[in-house]
Amino acid sequence: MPLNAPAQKSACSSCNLAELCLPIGLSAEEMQRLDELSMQKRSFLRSDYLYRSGDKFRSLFAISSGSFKTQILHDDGREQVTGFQMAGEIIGLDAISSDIHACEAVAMENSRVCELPFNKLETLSRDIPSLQRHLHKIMSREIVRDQGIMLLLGSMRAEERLAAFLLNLSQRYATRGLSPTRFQLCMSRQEIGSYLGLKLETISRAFSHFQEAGIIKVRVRAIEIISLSELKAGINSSC
Amino acid sequence: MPLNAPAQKSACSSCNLAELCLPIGLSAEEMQRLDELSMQKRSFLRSDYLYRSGDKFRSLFAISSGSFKTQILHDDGREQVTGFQMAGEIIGLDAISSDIHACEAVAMENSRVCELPFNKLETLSRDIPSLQRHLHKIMSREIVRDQGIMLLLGSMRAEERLAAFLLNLSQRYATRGLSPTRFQLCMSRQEIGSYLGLKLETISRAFSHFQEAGIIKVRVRAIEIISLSELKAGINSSC
DNA sequence: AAATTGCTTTGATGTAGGTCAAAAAACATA
DNA sequence: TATGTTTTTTGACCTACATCAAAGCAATTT
Repeated sequence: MPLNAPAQKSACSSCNLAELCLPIGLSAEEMQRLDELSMQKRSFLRSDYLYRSGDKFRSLFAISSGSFKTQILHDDGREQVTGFQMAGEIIGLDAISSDIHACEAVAMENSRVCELPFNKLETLSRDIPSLQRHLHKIMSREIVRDQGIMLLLGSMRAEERLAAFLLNLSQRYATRGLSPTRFQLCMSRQEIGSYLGLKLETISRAFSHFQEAGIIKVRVRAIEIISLSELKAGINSSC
Repeated sequence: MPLNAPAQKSACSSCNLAELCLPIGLSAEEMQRLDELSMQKRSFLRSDYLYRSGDKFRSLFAISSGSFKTQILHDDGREQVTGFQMAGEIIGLDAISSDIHACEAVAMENSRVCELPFNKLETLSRDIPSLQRHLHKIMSREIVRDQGIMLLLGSMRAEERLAAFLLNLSQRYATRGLSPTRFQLCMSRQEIGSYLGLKLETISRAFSHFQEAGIIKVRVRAIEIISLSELKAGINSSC
């Protein structure tokens, strides 16, 4: 728990992310009851840990602003990024199964999160069917996402993977009202590579190649997608 | 829905898989209420579909006997196996998020499943906290499993992947009271390869190599693990 | 402004696993 | 027992990506 994490009361009912986040589909009255979970908003600086592998599980976390990466640590020191999460997304779902966090979550930039004590969330979702259903959907969506990555890792070549990654980011930025074609990466080549099962040099070369082909413009971490359609085409092309 | 799938009433309370399956941790009385979901047991022949990609989602399925594979179909014809499921395991969780099945489930051998209508399951789990908790754990476990496969696909070499796969099977057979060291594979080299992100020839060579090294005995689909510890060691060895 | 530090890019070379092809088993059907 | 079909094994060769190495940049500190 970083020192610089002042807790403060927060309210879903007045959060501008409510459309994306846990309260989807709740009535005003139900949303107030969600507020009563007495969720706290905490701040994190870049590279602070939200939780570590092995930590006791108590809460899920809704990212309020900023972004996190989750990663698994292998016994032998290898580590692999399992996801990059942004505002409105819920993390910590993997810990429900064993009451212990199986991976760790690290802030990629200065960020804020709402803590959602899981016991209280379960109790409340017994009372509010639409919350129950939504919680199930969130968990199921994570399963679908993970299976998409399995497909990517198991059957796509390097440039297809990077294209899929960029399109996924693009789509998520769009959902948040940001530009789908111009954005700043908050992760290094190394982290992208870890996520995509590739080495950082391969990521760098793929970026350069996309740029030479006129599909994107890259200046280090600043990305501009020039042709979304060519990027999409790149995912299916077997060459 | 195959023609040869006579539906018949089944009861968790008298099922010998209850220890592994959905009813874990329920009292006798609670288990009876689960029986009232009026779940039906259906039979499937090898290569019958339990559900197909795109089907409307209505139910989860508990495998009562036999085994299934789940696979995603890529747009371009590529398909990838996302898992092999055996008795006591629950499938269909990926469909909750969108109410449409995202992948398809195919029987690997003659099998039986209990159908669990999801609406009823949700209703019941609002009444029975331990069922609610267990359902959450099952979903979370699937997330952890998928992330384990991401790690495997993203950072292990061919023989490490196959070793991990065999150990996983071994462990699951053991849980079911079967031999952890002698078993019959119910999937082809091709299917194993698809699951592990490798080609069938690579799987075949890895089997042969393990056999030459005296770690296992293979006769086509009959496997005997001679040294579980060497197999385990193989996962971490970088060579 | 110089120095330190941590990314990123690019090139040269190596290799694990893919691809192609053919033979050998296993299995199924008659 | 013969016969066709599918799966598995094995070999020879190829390629996409990894590895190794060096240089270029950007950000931070002194």
